[in-house]
Amino acid sequence: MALRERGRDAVIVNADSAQVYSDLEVLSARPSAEEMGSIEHRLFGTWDGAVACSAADWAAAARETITEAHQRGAVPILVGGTGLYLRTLLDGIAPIPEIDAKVRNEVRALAVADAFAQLKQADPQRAEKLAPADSARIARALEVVRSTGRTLAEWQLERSGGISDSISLYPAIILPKRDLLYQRCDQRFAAMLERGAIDEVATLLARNLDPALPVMRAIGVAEITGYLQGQWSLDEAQLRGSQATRNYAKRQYTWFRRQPPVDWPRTESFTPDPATHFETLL
RNA sequence: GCCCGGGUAGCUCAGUUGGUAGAGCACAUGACUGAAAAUCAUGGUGUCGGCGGUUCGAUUCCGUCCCCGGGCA
Repeated sequence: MALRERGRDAVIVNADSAQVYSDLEVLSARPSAEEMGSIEHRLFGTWDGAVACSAADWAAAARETITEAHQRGAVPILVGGTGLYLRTLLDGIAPIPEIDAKVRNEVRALAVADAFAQLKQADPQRAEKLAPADSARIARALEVVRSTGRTLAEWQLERSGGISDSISLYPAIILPKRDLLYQRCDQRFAAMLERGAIDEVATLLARNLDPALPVMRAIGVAEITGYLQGQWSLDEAQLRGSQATRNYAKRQYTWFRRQPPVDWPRTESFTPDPATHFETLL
């Protein structure tokens, strides 16, 4: 559309950790075919829900997509709200090898308290920095020492794969007013229910995937599952889904307000004017 | 009208054998190095329904009134 008329092609590259899964079209608010129009979109619905996409997996794919776009003179536009994904792409990440599947399963089967106790032995330095209830980080730290024989801190002395030094970045962070943000969250989840989110979850459940997989943890899956299994009403599912969306939006807001460099421009507008931010690129 | 059960944080509730009260959720703020739409941290003054009484002291006991729910008429 407007982007096209300027002369250079744009490629929209997804940077959202839920929109990467093909199973989550409605529930991740993935753009529809009409919305995509003739603009090229990449990394939307690319992963099958049975496969977990890590920050490093996504960053590698994004790097490739961006390189390819540059080679043909197109302008890649990263869109999405997963801060860790963007950070990994731009700044790189510690080159930790793949974790042994057996180690991973064992670690994740532990109760947090046990995992924390074991981490104190295996990597006291990391344990010191973590809250005893921080299950995700405790499990990660533990599986890294166990599987690689080196601690997280040792690995993190090095970072690789970042592209920020080799590209020109024009960032724009959207930080809407809180009341408007929450209104949008409510509208968004209601719209998902109208557009087939219930069928989508029913189809997903029929796959019988591991409940720990990222697809299964997307906002709305648990809330709608409760409705489908008769645990609560549709109204209740909607309330819970709206609430979960708001909670997530706040976490995302805090990340983008605090984590990126201070010189990245912030705006309150939900729909920043492309001319302001991208005119020079296209 | 009578009987029973309730009225405590924005919501759902716990509790105080009388010394003015606490959980979960919400909300706010923050952290964030490989499943991040994940995971976690910090933050609790509220006429303890109103009014009176007893008491050194009442949210707690007594009386009375109001409101909600259920039952009986």
